[in-house]
Amino acid sequence: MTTDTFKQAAPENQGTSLGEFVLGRLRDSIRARRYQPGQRIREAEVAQWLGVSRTPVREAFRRLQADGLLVLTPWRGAQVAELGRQQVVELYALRQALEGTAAGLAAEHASEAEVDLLFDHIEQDQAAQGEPNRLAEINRRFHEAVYGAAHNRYLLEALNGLDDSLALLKSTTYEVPGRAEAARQEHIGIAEAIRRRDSEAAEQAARAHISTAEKARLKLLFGDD
Amino acid sequence: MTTDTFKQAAPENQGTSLGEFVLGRLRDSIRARRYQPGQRIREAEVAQWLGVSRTPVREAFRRLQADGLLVLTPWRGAQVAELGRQQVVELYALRQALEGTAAGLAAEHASEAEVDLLFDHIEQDQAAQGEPNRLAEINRRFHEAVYGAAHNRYLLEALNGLDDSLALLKSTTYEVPGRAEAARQEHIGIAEAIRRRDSEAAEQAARAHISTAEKARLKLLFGDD
DNA sequence: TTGATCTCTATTGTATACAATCCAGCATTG
DNA sequence: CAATGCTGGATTGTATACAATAGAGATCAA
Repeated sequence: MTTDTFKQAAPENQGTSLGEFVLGRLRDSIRARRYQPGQRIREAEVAQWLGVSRTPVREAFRRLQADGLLVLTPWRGAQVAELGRQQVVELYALRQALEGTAAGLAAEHASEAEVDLLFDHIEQDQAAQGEPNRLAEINRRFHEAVYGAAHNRYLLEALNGLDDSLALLKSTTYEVPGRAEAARQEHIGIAEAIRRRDSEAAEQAARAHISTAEKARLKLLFGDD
Repeated sequence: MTTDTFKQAAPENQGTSLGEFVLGRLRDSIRARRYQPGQRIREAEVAQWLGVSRTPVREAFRRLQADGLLVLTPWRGAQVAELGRQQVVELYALRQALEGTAAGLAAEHASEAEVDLLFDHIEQDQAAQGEPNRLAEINRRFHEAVYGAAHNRYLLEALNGLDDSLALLKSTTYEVPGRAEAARQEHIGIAEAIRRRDSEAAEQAARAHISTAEKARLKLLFGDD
């Protein structure tokens, strides 16, 4: 069985290589917190788990390192990145700028369909009250819809990377009482500004949204007041 | 000669692996336009050039792909990324936002020494009038000094990645007559706003600076008016 | 001549063997 | 007993063999 694993192990081998496959599985696992921050990940262990050799695993490791999800120290291997308080603050500072920019650009460039999509997500959101994990997922979709509506591939990539990094943090801010409803209102504000094609207002609304999310997050993680 | 290349081929093997070494050399080569956009790069060719096996070369390729400098198509290998007009526009849009943010944060967080450094670079700039390539290099240093003064590692990383991507474009905007002097004035405006700790002004000055740079670039590349 | 198909070579994707390094645990010594 | 140096096993870094694929050129029929 030299290379039949090539085809067997990756059920959805849709046009991509094994390296891509491993990358996806690892990214998902980190997002789902199956691998926790700080935890060491051994190449051989992943290789055995996914039924491939170490080579594609190493490829995936390098790309996850580039995304900041893994910390690779020479001869010591990989561990899932850990975020300290300062890093969380810096991450949110950047995210505030990028989300603001995305919302502003979305107000300028979004198609009708893309605007409608935003409001669709807000409705789905209302239907999921009381389920933090589901809310977090829908929230992510809403934000991704904004990113897409901005029509800037580099901005999109940067924001997706940032979201991945934030997934390293334990739990979601939707566990804070009242945060879900507040977030919903803020989303509405952003979406309406985009529909009005009011770029300035959209940017400000998005920045404010991230700012309050940051406060909730810091309180949750470090007990800030 | 199984693995003695490990030590021979990489003269400055300072604590890093061969993969890192190859990554650096390739990045430099792309920046220096030794490899031109669109050009195909073969693994074996690089491996032979640097006296290593294909394995570390592949590692470097993956990371350059993550940075957007290389485009890897399965079974077809790597080519240096090419930027079309739309991509240049999107790149500058993001850069405007990030540079603005960096300048604003620098106004808040820069130390005295970091502010002095900015003005040092401006002086060096004056001494290099008439040498486009040298001016471009000093310009890069000035901007990196701003990035550093912002004290946000994610922002720093994002901006450095963006600069790498812009290095894919042929020639520098300093070849446009009068651009050098204009850029110098704009740099002074940014630096002074930072020294005054005027975050808002610094952000606006930086955004304006990138905006005029973009115009010069588009004119140079596509003959825009 | 032209068009399609086929083969064959060049190149990438993957697996694996081996070298280099780190680290935990133990022995040794003061 | 504490500190230090050594040793073996575990793990990563690198090289290389082999499989899979794409693309260019040749072959052949119309």
